[in-house]
Amino acid sequence: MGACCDMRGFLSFIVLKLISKKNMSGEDIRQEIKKRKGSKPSPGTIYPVLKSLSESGFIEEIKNSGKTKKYRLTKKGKNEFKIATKKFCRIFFDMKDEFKKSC
Amino acid sequence: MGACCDMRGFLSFIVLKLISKKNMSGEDIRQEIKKRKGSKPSPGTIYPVLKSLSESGFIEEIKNSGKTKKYRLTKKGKNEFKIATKKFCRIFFDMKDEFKKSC
DNA sequence: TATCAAATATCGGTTATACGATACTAATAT
DNA sequence: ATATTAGTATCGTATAACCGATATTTGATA
Repeated sequence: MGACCDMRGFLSFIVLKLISKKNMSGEDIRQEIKKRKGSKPSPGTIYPVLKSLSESGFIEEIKNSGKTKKYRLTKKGKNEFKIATKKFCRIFFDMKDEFKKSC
Repeated sequence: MGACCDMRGFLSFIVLKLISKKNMSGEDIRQEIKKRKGSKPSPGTIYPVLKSLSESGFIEEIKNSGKTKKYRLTKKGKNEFKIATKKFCRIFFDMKDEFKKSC
C-alpha cells in the first residue's frame, strides 16, 4: 500500500552496482542503500541476496582483517553487471532528462 | 531463477513515466514495455496496475473514439511522478555514467 | 579465557509483482 | 442483427522481495 511507487525490486542489480564501484560488506551495503532509499534493508533481506549472488558466481568474498566479509565482483559478475546495465538503460533511457531536472 | 537481475518491479513507476510523456491505452503501454524490456507484460499484469493507479487518483481515463481507453496523468499523478522521480534519482544517481557508456 | 558486541546467517511469514486463463465489452464487418 | 475481433477486465496461482525474529560467528576487550 502507500504510494504507488515504492521502488521495490532491483536489489540484486543495486548490489552489483555498489560492489562494482568499491568492495563492500553486507553492512556497508545496508548503509549505502539507507542513504539512497531512506530505509535500511533488514539483514534478512541483504544476506540472502549476497548468498545468492555468491552461489551464482557473480561476487566473491575477499579475506579481510576486520570482522566483516567484503565482497568483490567476479569476472562473471562484471559481465552480468554490464548486461544488466544495458537492459536498465533500455528500460529507462529517457530518464536522462529527468536526471537533469531532478538531481 | 535465470539471471540475477530480471528487472522485476517498478511497474507502476514505468507506467506513470510512459503516460507522463503521452496519453496511452493499456495496449499502448504493453507495446512500449515490450520494446524496452523485451517481454510484453500480460493483460493480467497491466490492467490491475492501471486500475490501481486510477483508483488512487494518479491517472484518469479520457474519452476516446476507438475501442481503447486512453489514460492521462492527473494533477495528483504528476505530483506523485515528480516525487517518485526524485527518489529514483537518489537511488540511481550514479547511473548517469553508465548511461553514457552503455546507451 | 570468558565476555561482549557487531556482523553475518537462517527461517517463517507477508505482500507485491507477474503470469495464464477466462470472461466481458464495444467497434466493425458480414 | 449477428459474428468477429481487439482491447479490456478479473480471477487464481506462483514467485520474488522483503521484514522481523532468532541464532551463529568472530574480532575485540576485560
